Amino acid sequence: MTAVLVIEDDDRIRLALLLALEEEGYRAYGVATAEEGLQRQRADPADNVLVDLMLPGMDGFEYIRQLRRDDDVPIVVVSARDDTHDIVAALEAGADDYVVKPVAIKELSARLRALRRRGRVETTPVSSHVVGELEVSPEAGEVRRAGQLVPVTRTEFRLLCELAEHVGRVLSRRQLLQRVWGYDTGDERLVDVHVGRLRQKIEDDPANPRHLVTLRGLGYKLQR
Amino acid sequence: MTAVLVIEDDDRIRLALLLALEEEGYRAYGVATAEEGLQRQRADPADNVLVDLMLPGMDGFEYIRQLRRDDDVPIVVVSARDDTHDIVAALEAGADDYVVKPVAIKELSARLRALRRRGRVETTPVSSHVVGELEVSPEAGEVRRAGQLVPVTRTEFRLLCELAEHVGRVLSRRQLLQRVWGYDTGDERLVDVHVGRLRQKIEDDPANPRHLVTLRGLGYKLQR
DNA sequence: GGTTCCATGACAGTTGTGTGACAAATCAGG
DNA sequence: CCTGATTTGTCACACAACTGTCATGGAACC
Repeated sequence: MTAVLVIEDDDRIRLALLLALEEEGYRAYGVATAEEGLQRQRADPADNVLVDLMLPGMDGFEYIRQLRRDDDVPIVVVSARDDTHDIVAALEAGADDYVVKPVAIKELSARLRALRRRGRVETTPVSSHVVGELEVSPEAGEVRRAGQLVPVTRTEFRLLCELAEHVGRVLSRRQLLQRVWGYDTGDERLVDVHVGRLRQKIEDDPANPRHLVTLRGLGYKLQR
Repeated sequence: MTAVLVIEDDDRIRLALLLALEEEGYRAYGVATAEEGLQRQRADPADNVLVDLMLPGMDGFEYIRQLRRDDDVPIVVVSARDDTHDIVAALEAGADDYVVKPVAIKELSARLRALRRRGRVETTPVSSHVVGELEVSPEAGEVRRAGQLVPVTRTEFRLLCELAEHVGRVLSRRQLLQRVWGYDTGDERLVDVHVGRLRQKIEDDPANPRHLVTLRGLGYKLQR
C-alpha cells in the first residue's frame, strides 16, 4: 500500500487530509512540525510527502531542502498561498508539485499517482534479494546459495548486489563500472574478469551460467 | 537547449506562451491542432509538451492518450478550466501536471524544471513492446515469441527494438541505417540482410512474413 | 519484356567474450 | 612494522559468434 506522510500544523486540516487520503486507499499519517517530519521520514520512509509551507519553527521550504539531501521521495506542497513567488521557490527547493488549499482530494490523489508513475521506483534498500536458489542480503553482507553461505570478496559482493537490484535487466559494462567501481572511464574487461570469478562461486556450471548470463554486445544480467 | 512544443488553438495565447518561453531560455514552437502536435512530436521530439484541452478536432485528452502510446515526454496541460474532473481526467490520461490559465510564466517554467528533474532519473522508456505474439523487452534485452525466448544478436535486437518502437509505421532503410547503425551513408542492402535474418527467427514462415513486412520502395514495418 | 527492387546463401574479416597467468595493492595477524 | 595471504586489476591469447559484402535468382512493377 502506498504510504503518505502529511506535515501540517493545523490539526483540523491535517486530520481532514489524513481521512480523505485513507478514503482514497492510502496509508496516511501526519505530524505537525518539519522537525518531526524529517525524523519520521528517515525512520519510516513514506512513498509521498505532503507538506504545508507555513509551519512553526522550520518552515516548509527549509524542510524540503533538508529532506532532499538524502531522499528522492515525491514532495507535494499543499499551501493556502496562491502566489507565484512561493510556488517557484518551493519547486526550486525540490518540491515536485504545488497545490492550493482548499484542495479537491480527487485531484490530489491524481497528482500523487502521476508523480509516482513518473518517479523512480526507488529500490528501497531491501534486506535481501532472492534470485532462484540465490540469496543476496546487502544488510547482512552475505550471499547464500541453496542456504549455504558463499564466501565472496567485497568487489564481487558489490557487483552481485548491483545486478540483484535489477534482476532481469541488462546492465552494460559501463553501467556496472560506473556503479560498482565509480569509474567514469576505464577498461570494461575488468567487469568480465569479476563476472567470471563470481560465476565460479555462484553457478552450478560456470561455463554455462544459468543466472549470471551474458548478453552479447549488451552486458550482463542476473536472472532466475 | 530545452525544446518545448506548445499545442494551443488560440493564436494570441500560443504566441504569448512561445514568446514568454523563449524569454525564459527555451526553444519553443507551437501548433494549433492535436493532429499537428502528434506529427510534430514524432518528427522532432521536444523535451516538454504543453497542451490545451479544448482544441478543434482531436481534443487534449485524446492527444495525451495517443502521444503516451510511444512517448514518455513530460506533458503539462494548460487549460482555462479549473475543474477537478478535468484535472483528474487529464492526469489519468497521462499528463504530468495541470495549470490553469492565465498562468505565470515563472511558475510554468519552474514546473517544467521540476518535471525534467524527476523525469531523467532513469532512462526507462518502456519496459516492453508487444506485437502480436511477439514481445520485445529492451530492459531485459530479450525477445520472446509466444513466451519462448528467441536468441537474437545485438544488431538484430536493436533493429527489432527500433521497429517495435514504431509499430505499424514504415521505416525506410535509410532511417533504420541511421538509427540502428548510426550510418549517415552506406549500403541499404545491409538492412535487407538483417531483416532477413530476423525473419528466420521471429516469423512462422519467413518467406511470407506476417509481422516484419516489406513495403516495396518504402522500407520495412512491424505490425500485429 | 524489361527494369527495378528484394530475398537469401556463402564467406572472410572483425568483434566480443572467457580464462589463465601475473604483478601490484590491500589486508590480517603477530 | 613486517610478513604472508588474499584480493584486485592488467594483459594476452584462443575461440566462438557476429557482421558486412557480394553474387545470384526471383518477385513485383510498369
